[in-house]
Amino acid sequence: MVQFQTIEKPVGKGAQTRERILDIAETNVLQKGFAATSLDEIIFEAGLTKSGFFYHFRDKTELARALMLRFLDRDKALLDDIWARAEALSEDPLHSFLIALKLFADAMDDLPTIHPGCMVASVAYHEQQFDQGVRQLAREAILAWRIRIRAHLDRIVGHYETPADLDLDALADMLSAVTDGGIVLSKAMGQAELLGRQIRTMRVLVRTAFLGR
Amino acid sequence: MVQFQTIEKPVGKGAQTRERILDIAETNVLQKGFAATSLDEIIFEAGLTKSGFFYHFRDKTELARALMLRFLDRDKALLDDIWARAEALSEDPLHSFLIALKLFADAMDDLPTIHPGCMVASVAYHEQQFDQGVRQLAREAILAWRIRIRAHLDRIVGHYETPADLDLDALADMLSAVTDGGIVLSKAMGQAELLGRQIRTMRVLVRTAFLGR
DNA sequence: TGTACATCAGTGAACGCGCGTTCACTGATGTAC
DNA sequence: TGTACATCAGTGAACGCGCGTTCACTGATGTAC
Repeated sequence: MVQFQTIEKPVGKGAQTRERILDIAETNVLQKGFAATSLDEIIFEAGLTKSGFFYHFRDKTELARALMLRFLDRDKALLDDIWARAEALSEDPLHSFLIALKLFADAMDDLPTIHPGCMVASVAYHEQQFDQGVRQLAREAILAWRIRIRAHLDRIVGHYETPADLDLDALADMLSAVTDGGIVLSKAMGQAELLGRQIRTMRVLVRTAFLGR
Repeated sequence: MVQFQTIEKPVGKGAQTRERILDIAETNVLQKGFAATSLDEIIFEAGLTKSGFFYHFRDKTELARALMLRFLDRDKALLDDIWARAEALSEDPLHSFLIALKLFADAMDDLPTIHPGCMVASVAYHEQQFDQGVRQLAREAILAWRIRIRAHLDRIVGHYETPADLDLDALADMLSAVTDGGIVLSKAMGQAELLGRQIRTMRVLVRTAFLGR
């Protein structure tokens, strides 16, 4: 549910402008929602004219779709990166999972400002402003996390004693939930560190669930 | 972070209309955000004219303030109710806490539809659309939960062995985070039960943190 | 190498619609004497 | 009990501004022959 990673920068003048528009739009949408973000602001910040914007995007809806697609790419890249590093650091499934949670928490801390927010949460809170396709993309982002983490949890359960009433799919979803909720917490309180602390606390709870105190 | 409880209905024609406006506005704001909710829609649904609305609220900002104030009242009433019932059912601080989490999860399940969302999360995602006062109210809602739950956790820590690296303030905040995140999950996936499952999963994790498997 | 044409990446002006807000007015109910 | 006035809970019409969108046009770069 996070999107701050920089994938390779596009080349070509048009592609660069398009990316600049998306950067500005993302910041604004995460801060104030899609409806409250006017094209005028985006255009002004991008140093364009209105019709320059419409050269790159046929209408505001296409901007939303592009925003969500880009988010999904970055989200997946972050997930891949953290999980690869975690698996490299330990062969034990529980320990590599705990390492992944730590890496993820650290990544959240390293952001210079308060985490700008999550596109999925933003879409969830503005459902009917987006078309069917964008909402479907948000669902895919959540499912991608669930599937990957659930697979990891299954390996842990094979090696460690597990509380009988632990709902593994819900636990897999919990990283999304704690992240989105932690972002809300950080934004509302104006304290950037709250997000990382939420993820670390979840890590402690997961550890004790499988290892005991 | 929840606001579905019905406090006593106000009497008097004006107060009733005002409350009807707030009900409609709340539904709309939680569904699509404050900026995307037009006064025209609210007015139409309420069966009023535009100037009828402005008789009750000087401007749109005052509507936001009133929405948030009402939310805080209901939120506090729910918290009071659940905690009172939980404390009545067990004298042990850990068990009454686990009961409170269960009651809370059940309350979320009992909602006829997907939980409409949380005013605090909505404000967090639309910061600069609200004035200083409304953002302060959102902060107070989070603090109220933190303080109450933290006090309860302190009593548990006095009676039970506790993981040394458990961050108690973060754990207290976690109920807010998991609730807000669970709402996002439920809304995005279109599955009402995900919210309750998140809270129940948190309950299992808290139990194992203090009791072991 | 020069010319013709196509595509790229925009500009500038105009559009109509919906939004939040204002203002003068009104009919029903409540209160004082 | 009747009258005068005040307050409550609105109505109806008009306002100006900003928004997303369209359209005809343009100068720079790329490509074919």
